[in-house]
Amino acid sequence: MQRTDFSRMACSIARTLDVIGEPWSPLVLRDIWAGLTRFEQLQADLGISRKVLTERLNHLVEHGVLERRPYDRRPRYEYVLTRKGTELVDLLMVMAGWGDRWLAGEAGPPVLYRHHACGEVSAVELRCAHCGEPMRADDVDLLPGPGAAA
Amino acid sequence: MQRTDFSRMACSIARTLDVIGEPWSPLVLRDIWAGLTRFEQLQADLGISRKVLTERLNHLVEHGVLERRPYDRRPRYEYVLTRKGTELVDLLMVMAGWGDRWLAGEAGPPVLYRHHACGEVSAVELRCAHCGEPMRADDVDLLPGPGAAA
DNA sequence: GCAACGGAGTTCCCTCAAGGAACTCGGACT
DNA sequence: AGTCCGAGTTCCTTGAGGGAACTCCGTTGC
Repeated sequence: MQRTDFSRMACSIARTLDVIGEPWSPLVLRDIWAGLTRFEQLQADLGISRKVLTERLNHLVEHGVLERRPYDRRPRYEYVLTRKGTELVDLLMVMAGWGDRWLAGEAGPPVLYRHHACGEVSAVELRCAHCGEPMRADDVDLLPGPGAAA
Repeated sequence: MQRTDFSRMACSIARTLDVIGEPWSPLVLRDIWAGLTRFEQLQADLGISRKVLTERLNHLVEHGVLERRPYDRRPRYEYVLTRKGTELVDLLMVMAGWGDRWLAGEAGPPVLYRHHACGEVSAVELRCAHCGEPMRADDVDLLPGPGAAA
């Protein structure tokens, strides 16, 4: 059965989780995106263990998602998003969108997103890169791709 | 692993992680989406510990992402995506898209997505729900929303 | 009627990672 | 020459994940 084949294959979801699937990693990226780029800022804002924060930052730098960059002649560093990392933040926006729709409750969303192009507070929507129509989970069929494992 | 409780943070990303942030959860959803809906199927495909699989399935059912439904007169159950769960799979498609772009390497993507509307193999793209233009991480400003903590 | 079967968990033990507090290091400022 | 501050590192405790064995319960075969 094809279905079984698909699911056994090497999987881009699993690979992505290898990069940001560990606890805290997405929140670290969120904070860096929001402008908290230094070790002490991240530790204070997240309340994460310093040990784990060190591990996460190293992991993200190793995977090319963050860049560690000195900002002083003293040994002081800040972490900035690479192109690869910025595209991961797209994923965070989709995550935030789902949380806003399903988990925000009475109070409403904690953060709003204003789109530069139109100046409006808005949300992301998933569309097909080919035809531009909405493209959601039930709008697609899965097919084995070239990188499918045997 | 996830020892710190993310659910009370005033952040839709953290709250979403509280639902699917634990290890394995996204892969469980992926498999169920792909049609592996039963305990034994999931366990065999993922190689996950039965104990952890039980925990994850219960957690996802509690959060309304999955529904546990009998499919036999014997005590046999399958897990199906709710509306809430299907919208989470949108997130998985974005995750897969990032993995395809940045991690697939020479071999190319392991899975392709054919869009029902146009019939083409394609990928998701993030657009503004308001103006329809692309909406990526660097195309937005963050503003405090009504649900922001004091 | 009784035994074997198979799916769906449950129990138990072991290991390893997260939490947390204290400690280190090194350049700069006074 | 002493202190400060950012950026980690070390060490101990605790609890979550891995894995194998065990249980439960309707059904089917004899």
